[in-house]
Amino acid sequence: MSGLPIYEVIRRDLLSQIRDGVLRTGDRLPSEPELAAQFGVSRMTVRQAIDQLVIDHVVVRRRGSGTYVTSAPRYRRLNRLAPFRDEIGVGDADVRTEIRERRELVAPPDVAERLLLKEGQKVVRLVRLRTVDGEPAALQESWVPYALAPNLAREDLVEGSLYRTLSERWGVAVKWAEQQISAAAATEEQASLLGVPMGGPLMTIVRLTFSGAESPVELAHSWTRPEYPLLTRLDA
Amino acid sequence: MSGLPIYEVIRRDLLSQIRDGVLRTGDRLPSEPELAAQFGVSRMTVRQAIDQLVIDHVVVRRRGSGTYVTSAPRYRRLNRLAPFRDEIGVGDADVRTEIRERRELVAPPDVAERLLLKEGQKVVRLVRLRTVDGEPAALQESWVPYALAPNLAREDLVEGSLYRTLSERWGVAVKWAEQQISAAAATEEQASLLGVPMGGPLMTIVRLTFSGAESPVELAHSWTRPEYPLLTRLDA
DNA sequence: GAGTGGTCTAGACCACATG
DNA sequence: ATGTGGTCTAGACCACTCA
Repeated sequence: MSGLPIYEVIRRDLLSQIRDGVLRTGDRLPSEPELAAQFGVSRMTVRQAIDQLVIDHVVVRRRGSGTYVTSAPRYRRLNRLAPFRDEIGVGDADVRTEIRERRELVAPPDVAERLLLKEGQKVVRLVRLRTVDGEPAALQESWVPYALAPNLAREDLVEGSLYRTLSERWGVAVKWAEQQISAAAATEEQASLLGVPMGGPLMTIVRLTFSGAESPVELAHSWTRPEYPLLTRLDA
Repeated sequence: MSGLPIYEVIRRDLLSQIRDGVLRTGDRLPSEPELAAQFGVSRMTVRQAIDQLVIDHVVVRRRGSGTYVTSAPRYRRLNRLAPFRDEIGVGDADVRTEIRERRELVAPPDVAERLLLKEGQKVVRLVRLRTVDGEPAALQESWVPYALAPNLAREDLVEGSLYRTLSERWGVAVKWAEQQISAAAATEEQASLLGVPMGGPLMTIVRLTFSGAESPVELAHSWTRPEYPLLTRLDA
């Protein structure tokens, strides 16, 4: 059963009403006092639920008017860690993962440093090629501390997802990440794997993922074809 | 004076204490009841102030322990609209703006569409080259509806900043933006302006900036040298 | 066990948008 | 004029951390 705070229950209820089409784009939510009455809670608790939806841009508040369901679902899942399928924004296309390499090795110095490992400690290196409808879309190289997921190099991934695997097999939940986004020219190997001309432009991301406040879980480099831009939303 | 809500005053006070080094990285803030007493407000109001600092990753809360100043100032200003200097993350380097073009014209169809303009309506096109310590770093092409800022093509920008100019001259405050980030090969013109090889990789951003909920203020394309990566932070 | 943040209540007054 | 969200109060109990 629950254990969930009430505002979280309310948040999920509202979210599922939106996802299920009970509340549609542009619709006004019931007013805060109204929701408070419906759920039998105080208005501050309702506000707490709505606060979360506002942070995720699912709804917007308009003072004096009401709270409305946001128009653009494509901007909802951004600035958040998300499964590759959502990140690349291809909707219901056929997304597959092809593992090109998976092995244990002693961490190279630069990798060890960013993962806060000591010299000589091992890591698992994982290289995945992601395809969309059969066409290569992105290449991902991940480094995970061996101590965190000892059998990672010998086990299959849960649905191609490293984060799901870490969570379900080793109870390591990813909490946040920092990213550096840039561009680079495709190397010969990248070009052939991704089906782009050698020297052609690729989006690059270097990501360091954390579980707790200070413990890195994964260092990842990725190269993505430029026709899959990253969508972001910025607030003032 | 003010008109500012109390929690905003408290937020700014705490922020300036952190910026000024009164509260340093890793320090614990006074407890919420303590702050409430200091500022003579209720605890919920203090929490509202701290909520904002948490969203911006300036502090973290630890249940049962306290609220602490975050370690990494470099991840604070992200996922937010920020001046070019902050966005490119060069600290106190010498950032300059060179205007390469500034003129009024009838909006091209694709620009008109994204700015929600009718056929035949005018826009101001602004092309800026940004340099860091004298070296070219980024090229920015902006399209602004003529009706929004009639004299933009004939007036100087406030410190090279389009957003500051729009705000100070025409009272148009930028509220949020959506971005598409990708990569592209430098054209011959871009290559010569940015000092990179023709065909070399550049980070590209297409940004649509809004003032109110539905009114676009600017469509911008930018090309940035890859040695200035974009920093982002993602939450789970 | 004392202190912290997490949650929640049942009110209140205000500024603002809309009919 | 009415209803909306924005702000704020003065409490309360809880789960958790840490000495």
